[in-house]
Amino acid sequence: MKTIKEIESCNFCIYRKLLFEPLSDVEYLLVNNSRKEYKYKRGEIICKEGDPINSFIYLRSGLIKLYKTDKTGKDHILSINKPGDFINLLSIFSNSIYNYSIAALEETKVCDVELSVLEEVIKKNSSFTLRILNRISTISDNIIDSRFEISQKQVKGRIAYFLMFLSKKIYHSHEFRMPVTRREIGELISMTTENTIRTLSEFKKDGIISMDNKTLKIIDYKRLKNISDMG
Amino acid sequence: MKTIKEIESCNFCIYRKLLFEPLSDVEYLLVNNSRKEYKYKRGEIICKEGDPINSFIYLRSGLIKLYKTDKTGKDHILSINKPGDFINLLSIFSNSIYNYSIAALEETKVCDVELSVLEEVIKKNSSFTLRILNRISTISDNIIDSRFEISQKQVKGRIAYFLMFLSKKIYHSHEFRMPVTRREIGELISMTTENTIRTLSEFKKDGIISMDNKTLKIIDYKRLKNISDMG
DNA sequence: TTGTAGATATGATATATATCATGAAAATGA
DNA sequence: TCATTTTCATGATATATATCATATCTACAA
Repeated sequence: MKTIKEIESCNFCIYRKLLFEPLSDVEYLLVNNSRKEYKYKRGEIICKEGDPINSFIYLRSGLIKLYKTDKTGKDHILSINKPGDFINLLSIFSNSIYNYSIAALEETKVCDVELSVLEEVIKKNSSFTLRILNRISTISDNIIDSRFEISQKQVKGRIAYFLMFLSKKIYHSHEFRMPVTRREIGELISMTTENTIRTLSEFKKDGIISMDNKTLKIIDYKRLKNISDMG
Repeated sequence: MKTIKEIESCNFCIYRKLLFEPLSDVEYLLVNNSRKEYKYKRGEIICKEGDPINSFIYLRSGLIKLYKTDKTGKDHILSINKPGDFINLLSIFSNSIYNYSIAALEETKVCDVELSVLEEVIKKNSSFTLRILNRISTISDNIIDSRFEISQKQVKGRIAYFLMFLSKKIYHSHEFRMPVTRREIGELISMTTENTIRTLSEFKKDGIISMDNKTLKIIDYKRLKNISDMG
């Protein structure tokens, strides 16, 4: 993790509009003065299950995974999030410690605002609070929904669902660089690494996708969607 | 569903302390004037996936299940909740419609406060709002946590986990009347009805539990806990 | 450059769980 | 009350997925 010295202007940041729009100039200055920026490389842990929650953090750029580690040491990924998703809002008001970990999947920039400052603003500005309420609900809704979807499908359906997720929600393209390992895919869709690899190979053999090193291309989108929908 | 005419006094209600304590007399009156009470019998649906969310509802007494129905018509239970859990806070701020259903598992009384009134109070009273934030986070944290736990165990561990949940979180006793059918247990722990029945029979045969009609008694608590922990 | 750890790959086998079938018991409703 | 539906129960079989084993490929550090 690296602290970024020259803090970028907020005026160009999507969060300015997405979340902080209802703030008055004074309130905004308050947030901005407490604000720190950090940069993480792929694999670096942004926060760890059990750590105290001292600040409200949000992604400026990059990609992260939200995961929990079980007693055998195996990781289970709850969700993959992009800028625009508020990664630690989830436990921020129910717990004083994280009950999941967050790690960077690629070079990721993060903004950090002290929790006390956030609470101060919440107390003052109710329309900001309503936005926070909305964001919290949305994150958890999304996690619950996607776990629900995944739990009903079997391997092929799960892999297809995940590829569709990357294509539609993250990269907005049929071709992208796979941001996670096969093992991580398995940790997300609750399958073993071997089965994940096997299924991807099968999709390739069947001409549904092509894989060249880390680059994945969806060739037969319709068929992939069908596999995802049918389970 | 039955509308209750003589509305019970709030002074004896646990919610008065749990959630509404920070309200001023005026604010409290506002909530209370909008408040309606409903009574549901076992099996009755309190709200249905897709219904518009018009009010904030909370359990006064009884037990409910929160569930989603998949495209094949099969239900999947997300959680079982008791008074003190806020059942529809989850989507209240992220969606205008429910994305899950709620049904009564036993005779259940519910209070209903118009959403517009809730928002009005949120705008006025920030310490009330912080409570709401806390409750929302807690519900979703609990759902995510329990799904996480269940997904790692296999049948026996899941059943044991569920029995421990009923014993510890709902009835605070080693003996209770089973509030759900075997089928519903299966819908909650993501198992078939047959396997659920089989496993419960096995627990009985092994002297871990006893079952007499609907009454379930945990005989060997230590062993049950061990099965739940070991998965 | 070479060595090593991790990622990808694929086959054989084991196993947990689903599915199908059938019947008894209990609950529900007319 | 009886009839019908639902729940509970248990066995046999099928199947999806995990596990184990082994090999190649890739990335990265010494």
